Amino acid sequence: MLITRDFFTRPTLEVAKALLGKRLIRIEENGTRTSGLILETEAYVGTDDLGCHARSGETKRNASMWKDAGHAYVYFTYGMHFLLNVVTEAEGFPAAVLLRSILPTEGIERMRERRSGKPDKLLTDGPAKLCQALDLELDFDGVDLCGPDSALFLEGGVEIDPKQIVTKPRVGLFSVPEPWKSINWNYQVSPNALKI
DNA sequence: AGCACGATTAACT
DNA sequence: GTTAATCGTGCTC
Repeated sequence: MLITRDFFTRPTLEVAKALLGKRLIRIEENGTRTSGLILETEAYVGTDDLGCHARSGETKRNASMWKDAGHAYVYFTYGMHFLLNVVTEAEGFPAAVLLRSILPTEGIERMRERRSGKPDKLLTDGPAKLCQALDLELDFDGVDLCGPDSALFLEGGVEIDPKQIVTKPRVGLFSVPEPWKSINWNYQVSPNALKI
């Protein structure tokens, strides 16, 4: 089932938690599918959040954060990496959920190719790694993830017991002032939850 | 115009 | 554990 816009038009922390276990799907022009279950997310909320790119106002780079919920915000960082976010909340309010890790479920061969033969465990266990595995670059910035023909979208995946969700401070915010640096807006599926 | 640094990763000691 | 890679952005001069 395609996840529709109303799912994303909610408080960002709620969406960040609800995205755990959902399926992220990428369909290439030749029809090849690659997908995975979301294991880790992070919330970035508004201009007051000093860890959020929206803190300095709207620019060409971060403009997608102001879009209506359910669009992608993809940006380039560290001179070499792309990171994928899902825009949340009302249009005009800049907020998004960063997808930090997925569990590959489809197209693993294709991911291995794009990740230059890295061990399976390392294919999509980081925000820039999953973008590389799914071939997501700047051309996906601003695309609607809720459209019927989108090359990138989300579906219902597996149910995650709220007890299996671990919260931590967001990663990589070294020079961000408190409380934003330490606030627990990183959400992860406990490693135990998906072991069969 | 110059500079410090980033929502990271991979390679190396 | 440490560090190079690599460049756009935002802040200071």
